[in-house]
Amino acid sequence: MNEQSFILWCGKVKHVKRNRPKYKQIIEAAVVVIAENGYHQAQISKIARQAGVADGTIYLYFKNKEDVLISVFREKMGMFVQKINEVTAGKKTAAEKLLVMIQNHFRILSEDQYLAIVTQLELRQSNKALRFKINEVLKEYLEVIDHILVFGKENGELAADLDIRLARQMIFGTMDETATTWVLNEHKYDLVALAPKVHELILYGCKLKSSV
Amino acid sequence: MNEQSFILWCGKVKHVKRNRPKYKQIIEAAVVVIAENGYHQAQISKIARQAGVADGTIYLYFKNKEDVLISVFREKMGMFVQKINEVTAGKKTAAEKLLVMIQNHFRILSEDQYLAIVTQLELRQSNKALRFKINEVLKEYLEVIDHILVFGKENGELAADLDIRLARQMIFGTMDETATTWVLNEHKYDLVALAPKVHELILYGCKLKSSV
Amino acid sequence: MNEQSFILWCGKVKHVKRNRPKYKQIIEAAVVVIAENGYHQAQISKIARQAGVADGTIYLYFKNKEDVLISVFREKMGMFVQKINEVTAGKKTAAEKLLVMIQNHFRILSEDQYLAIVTQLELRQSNKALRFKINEVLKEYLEVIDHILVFGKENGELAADLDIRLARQMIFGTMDETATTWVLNEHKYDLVALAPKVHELILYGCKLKSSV
Amino acid sequence: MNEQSFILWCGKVKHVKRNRPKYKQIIEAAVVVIAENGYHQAQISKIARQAGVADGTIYLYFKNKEDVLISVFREKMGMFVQKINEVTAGKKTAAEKLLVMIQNHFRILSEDQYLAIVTQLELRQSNKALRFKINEVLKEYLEVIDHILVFGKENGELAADLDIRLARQMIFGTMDETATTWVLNEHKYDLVALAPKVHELILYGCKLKSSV
DNA sequence: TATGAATGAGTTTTCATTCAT
DNA sequence: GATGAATGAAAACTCATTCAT
Repeated sequence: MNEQSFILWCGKVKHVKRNRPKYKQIIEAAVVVIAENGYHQAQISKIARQAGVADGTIYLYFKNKEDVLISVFREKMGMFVQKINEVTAGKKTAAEKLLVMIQNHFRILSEDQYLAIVTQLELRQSNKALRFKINEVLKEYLEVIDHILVFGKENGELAADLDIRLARQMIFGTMDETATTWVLNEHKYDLVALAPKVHELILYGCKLKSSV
Repeated sequence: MNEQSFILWCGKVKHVKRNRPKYKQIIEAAVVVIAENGYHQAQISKIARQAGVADGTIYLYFKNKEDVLISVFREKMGMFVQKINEVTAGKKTAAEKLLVMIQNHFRILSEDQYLAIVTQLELRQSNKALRFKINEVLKEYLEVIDHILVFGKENGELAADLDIRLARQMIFGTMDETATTWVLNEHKYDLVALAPKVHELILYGCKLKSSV
Repeated sequence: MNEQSFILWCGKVKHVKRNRPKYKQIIEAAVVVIAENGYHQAQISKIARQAGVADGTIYLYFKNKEDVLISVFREKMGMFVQKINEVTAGKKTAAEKLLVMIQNHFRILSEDQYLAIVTQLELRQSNKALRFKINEVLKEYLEVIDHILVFGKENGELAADLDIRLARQMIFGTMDETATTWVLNEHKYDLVALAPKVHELILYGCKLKSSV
Repeated sequence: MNEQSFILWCGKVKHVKRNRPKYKQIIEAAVVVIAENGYHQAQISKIARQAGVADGTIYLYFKNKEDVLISVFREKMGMFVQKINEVTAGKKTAAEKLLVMIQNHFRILSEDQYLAIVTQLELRQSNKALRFKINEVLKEYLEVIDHILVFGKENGELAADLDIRLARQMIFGTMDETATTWVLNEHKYDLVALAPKVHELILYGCKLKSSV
């Protein structure tokens, strides 16, 4: 087997594995186990039992435990990015795009509270190496925000001197902190209902009156 | 000894350990070890060696390993809160208070890069129990922000309809995300220099032009 | 599967570990290690090495170290009770039953000197919790003695006013003290040969002459 | 200093130490701490605190922890032997001597329930080396029993063919087992009241009727 | 493919003892 | 004599991963 066909073969195998039923079965089991037991109590044996497979079977679909956890994040975050891309594409202004982004970000977490616990609390307990890989996945999301901001600047909607990176950090930081606080408060209030006010804060800040 | 002096005496005993030189020595050693090795590789034996004491000595000053880690956070965050309180007290407007808060938040992290790594990355890998305790310490800081926002609303500087909790989440989320990104970028740029722009973002948001 | 077969199946699962070869292998290794090194020097790693398995394997068969030690006692004492029940059943009088009981008690210890050291000396160094559980196992043995005494009283062989509990304490206390002294004397003499005299002491005491 | 005067000096020091108030203070503290916390939880620091001295002070009076524990046993058992010797000396027959011995053995334990717990349960958890030394102290007591039995044989009161060693094992084993059972039953009944029946069992055994 | 029994490395914490004051 | 702060050795248990079936 030459190098190229090896790569093709790997790619094929990888692709095939991700579409086989047990792959998704294990991913979903991992989300449940992590949400119910916490990151540090999510042993491979528990995930296997939840997925209804043997421990060893997990190693037919994933390289190791870290690979399972990254895959959980990749699959779920992929869904996030896809959804956000979809809903923002349908809007004409940056302001509208940002609003539906915030709304949908909050809605996805509200609708899958296991996912909310896993992304906002549990996966952050992972070690530096894992979190580095998680950050790479996150970049795709951050780029979606960047695109909206550039779009807003280009059409004159947003300030020409807006620092894209800092603005993106404010937007993501605010959404993330808001979501985390909501999870820590055990989902006691309606997260989606906060979207308009968060949107306003992002667009106008704390509205220093003298500046108007 | 009357009752009052007895209580005073007890209070003194309670705090005497925290004032003995080895207490601070161990705290500082823990910061270095965690920053250099990562949270999960910060064994008690490494901290003891770094502090120049025997393993057992740590247990004369701390109940257990978790107590060491919480104390690291409590001591350092206490310093944060004290410093921020000091510098904001000297300012007359909420806008000025927020600016010096952001500047000093960033400055403390810039001046102790070990501390920056520990608070922005490593301590977040702790388990739920430890993070719960860390959150309690964090509350003090969040209250400082709340006080500034209330002050700004009361003197008419900030919008009367400003949602304090959300605004605080935006402010803390933005500073935190900005600091974390800076640490992940290995301190490649000047964090303190970003303070004015972060301040502007917080006060005026992304400055949607149509709103002006 | 109906309810009954489910229960049978569960029962089987429950006991299946005890019947697998490694279970007995570990029990026997524990007896050897405790006898040769003493209770406090019987580390799990030594027992594993003696049994020819990995440390972790012990935890597939036993909940923890205490479980290993209790199981050693349960398995060995079970053998005791079964043997004593067997040999006493074949005898017609209480006197004969007591004699074969004493003989077999001493014989079992004589034939497995590791077991003798473990039961007479080492397991008594265990902590209160473990000794409480050991006592529960011991109760079965004490009940065998009680049955013989009741049998003897009912057929008129033994004094009608005999206090069963005290008599049982005398019998067990005497056998136990005799066996312990023999172990402390490093098995220098023939323990089984003492059985007739112990039997006589139990039946007639020190034979105060004036009482005849 | 020559060898002899060194020995004399040591002897003197030893003697002097045993009579100094802190020596007894530490012994009594050890009994309390062992009874209340159990053998394995009786740390030197707890004994020191109970005795009202510093940890280091214990090492001025005792060689090491084992020495403290042996001394506890020696002092208390010495009291036992002295008392038993006293009360048996006043009796004319072996039967009477045995009765008062049993009565006083049980009485001493009844009157100091801490001591009962320590001698019947806790000190038996000690390791082989310590128990070997405890056995040496015990020998004095066993010799008292032997003397009574020899006395009884010599004056024709007891059977001429009585095996002294076995009889002593029966007597001590019976008393010990009875006392231990009583402690395990949490002193629910009157131990001293059992003395006459224990005495009877020892003298006449289970009274096999056919033998009369 | 799938299984699951077996492996074995790695770390916190306790506490008897010492010794400078 | 008395103190008590400091020492440092020692062991149970977990769980990701493998591999014979």
